[in-house]
Amino acid sequence: MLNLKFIQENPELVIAKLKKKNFDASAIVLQITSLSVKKNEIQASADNFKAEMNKISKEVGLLMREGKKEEANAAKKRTSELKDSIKQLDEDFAQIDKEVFNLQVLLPNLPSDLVPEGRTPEDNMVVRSFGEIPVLPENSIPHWELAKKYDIIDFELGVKITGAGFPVYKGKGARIQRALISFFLDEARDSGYLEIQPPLMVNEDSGFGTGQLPDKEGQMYHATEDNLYLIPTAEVPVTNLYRDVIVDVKDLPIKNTAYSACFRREAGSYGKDVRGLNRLHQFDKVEIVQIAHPDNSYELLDEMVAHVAGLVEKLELPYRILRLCGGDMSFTSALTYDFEVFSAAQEKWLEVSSVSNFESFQANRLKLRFRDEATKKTVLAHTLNGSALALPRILASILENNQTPEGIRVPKVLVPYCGFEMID
RNA sequence: GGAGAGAUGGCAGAGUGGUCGAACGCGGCGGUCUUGAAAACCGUUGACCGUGUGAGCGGUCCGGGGGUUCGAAUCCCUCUCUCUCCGCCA
Repeated sequence: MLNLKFIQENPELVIAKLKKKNFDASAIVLQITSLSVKKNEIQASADNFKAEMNKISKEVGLLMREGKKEEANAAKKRTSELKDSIKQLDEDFAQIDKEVFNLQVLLPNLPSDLVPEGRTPEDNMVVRSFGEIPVLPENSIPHWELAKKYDIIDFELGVKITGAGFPVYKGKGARIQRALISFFLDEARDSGYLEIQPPLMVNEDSGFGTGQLPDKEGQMYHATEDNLYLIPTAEVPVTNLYRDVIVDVKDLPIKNTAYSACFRREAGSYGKDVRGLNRLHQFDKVEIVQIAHPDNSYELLDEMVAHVAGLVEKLELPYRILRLCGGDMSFTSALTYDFEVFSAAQEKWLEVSSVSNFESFQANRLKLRFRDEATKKTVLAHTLNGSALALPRILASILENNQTPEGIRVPKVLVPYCGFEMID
């Protein structure tokens, strides 16, 4: 959520910047600024009436104590009129305040100046490519067939007990999942992240805090009986740890990591994109989250990108890093780098990580602040997060890229975690 | 699931209709003392909105919402949440 004062003071800038996200904000911004003027006028007169009311109440109290009942009753007479005015003004204020808020949440985050122009994924900017695209042996097959061949992932069994998009991992399939999780968490810890094990369900306030609610309500599984949501990513609980908190500036940056299962309804997805491990309703992911000082949040974003790059390189997977264009960015992000690994048998790039700086967009919803040492005022912190990493597509490309006639070779770095070198 | 208790500032915890935004304590910050630190002592210490160049001024907030009253942390209604005991149970 953009800061209201900022919108009021920089309406043209907001409109201009959101153009890059292909979002025409002019009507909303205009409404917000004109409603805000009205809102302030209402508050000014309501505050005046309230001040008068408070004064009278105090006087009545004093007169009563002195036993001057007549005078007290005379003073009371003025109040009923004031009360009505106050009530009316408070109602008007609440109404207009809500209108402003409802408009405010419609505005996406402003893209950073680094964000390239563009509308579609084709317009994303490749900022780095790494590794050779492997040449696969004859008769190589996509990961869903490999999974069946070596009996490590059973998609049909998942359909039976739950539904499509809920695979069952078996034997070495289950073990390599566990290995990847441990590997990612250890790497994060080595980079200074504190490991968190968060709840997998969150309440409405948390959903709002990180921006899933109200707009993306349909993408989360909702346990209506208790009004809780299954998390789509550990970003939600881990970032919400700091909701309504004024953190100590000395503690910044705060670096947390968490493994969690992630649940996504993926309403609207279809076709070859959902084949095998490409898109699931439940998957595993290790997330990294930072709470940062605005002065260095972009340096920290680069640091996070470097961390993720290190992971993919250690797994010996060819990858590229994209800087997302305005049209392909999420609602809440100011700058996003996507990581894609090459899936050799499918012959396509698969997104395995998304690393973003949200600047103060989430923090404004979360009321996550720190106190500026010079001015002594509270300032919104910056929040950042990234997948480090999401498992399914990583596993898909490991399976496909490392297939040999003898079986699937496990990346060296994972062998100590797995306890085996080949899936065969 | 049954019964009861409770929700107050960063924490702990008073306050049951009128100078209460809220005592005391802890913590934090500043100072005295000290070579330095600790201890001790003194002082200070909530958030948000509006307004003003600023000092300031005004307003709101004692879990959420509503009500009674000239006046509510305090009384009434309602919702939510937490804790304790019993039952069930990984």
